[in-house]
Amino acid sequence: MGRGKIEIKRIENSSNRQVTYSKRRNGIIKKAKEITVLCDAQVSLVIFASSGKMHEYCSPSTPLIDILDKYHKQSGKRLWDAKHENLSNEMDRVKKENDNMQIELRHLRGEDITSLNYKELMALEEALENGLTGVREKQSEFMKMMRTNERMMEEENKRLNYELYQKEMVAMGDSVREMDNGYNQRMRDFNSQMPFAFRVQPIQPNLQERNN
Amino acid sequence: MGRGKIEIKRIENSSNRQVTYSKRRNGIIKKAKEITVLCDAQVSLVIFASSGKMHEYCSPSTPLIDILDKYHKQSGKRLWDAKHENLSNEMDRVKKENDNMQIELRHLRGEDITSLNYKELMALEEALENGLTGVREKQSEFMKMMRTNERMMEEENKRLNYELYQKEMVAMGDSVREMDNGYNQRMRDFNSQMPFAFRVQPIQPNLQERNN
DNA sequence: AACTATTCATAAAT
DNA sequence: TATTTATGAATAGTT
Repeated sequence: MGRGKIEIKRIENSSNRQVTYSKRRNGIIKKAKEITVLCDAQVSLVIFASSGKMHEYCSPSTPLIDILDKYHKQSGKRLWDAKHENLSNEMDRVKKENDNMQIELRHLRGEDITSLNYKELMALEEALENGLTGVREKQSEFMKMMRTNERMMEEENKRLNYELYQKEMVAMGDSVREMDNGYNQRMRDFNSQMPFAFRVQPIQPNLQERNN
Repeated sequence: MGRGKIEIKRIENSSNRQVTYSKRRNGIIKKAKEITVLCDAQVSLVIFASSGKMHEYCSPSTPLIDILDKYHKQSGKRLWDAKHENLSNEMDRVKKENDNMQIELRHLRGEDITSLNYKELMALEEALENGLTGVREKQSEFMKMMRTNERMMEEENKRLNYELYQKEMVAMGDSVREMDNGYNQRMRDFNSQMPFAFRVQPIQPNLQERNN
């Protein structure tokens, strides 16, 4: 196409080369646009002149990055650095792990267990029972600790009251009967501030009934 | 160019579109090669057909990654920085989710519950109990199904045995007493092949003891 | 940059 | 799907 056939080899005349470059570059970009429209294709075209000047075409409503992403996936060639690649792999791994945990959690909540076979159900039951055992052991530890603490506080309280009783005896010379009343009053105030559960013996009825 | 002028708009006929696509794609790639040689240019061309199939051309001895690097520098567009950042954020999010699930799972298994307060322990207990309830419901469904199935098989068996009994009676004219022995022997064989749990009534003792 | 003779690309037919 | 062919498009060389 042109006034004569040309050989496809580097055009040595620099200005001719420059002219041909801009003509052909426009031609290619036009063709790229056309194939995009005619054939529903996605095109990414980047051209650098020998001068270093850049021209690009990218099919509309498809950012270059998306095209390169697809390129990346299909060609298997690593366009971006290893860092990205690692991150991407890690992402896949973590997401998979996530899914598995999600499923496990749902099963432990008794959801989505229709698909499980009997053996799996039994395993699940055992896991739940173990968990429950652990939790209840912890709870009973809690209770023991609290009861111990309560007893200690009670004794400390008695001791303090006694000290106070003695101090008041010495300081004011009041009657023994009146101090005793004061002690009882203080004990009543103290107990009324304790939550019910921490004062009464059978705290977790379930613990006793179910664990035997 | 061709047997007639065409309008530049999507070719609706799918097979025409496919043919045009491959012709024009070859055309563009040829042009790209030519401009590369003639004008000393660097070209990166990636084309995706609507089918998703990819073709590419990249000027020789200049990897796509280099071209994109130059593109990156010249256009100022950060092609994969944003992508990387997104991925990184997503990663953090997913990892956090992962950690939370891991903790929840460990708690449900009765591990690492030392740090929980009493209220959390109670909630955990409830979750485990709910899960257990669900699992046991499912198990009892299983049992019902199996028992039904067993009953059906038993009856079918009886029926088959009876048929056999009758057939043998007619065919051989043997004594009734001998046939009866044969029937009993067959039933014993049948039962001995069934797993214990599927034959005996109180299959899951836990189910009865704990759910009331 | 515009023109134009010529080659090239390709739409339609086979 | 590949080849052929008539025709429009692209462009090399010219102005």
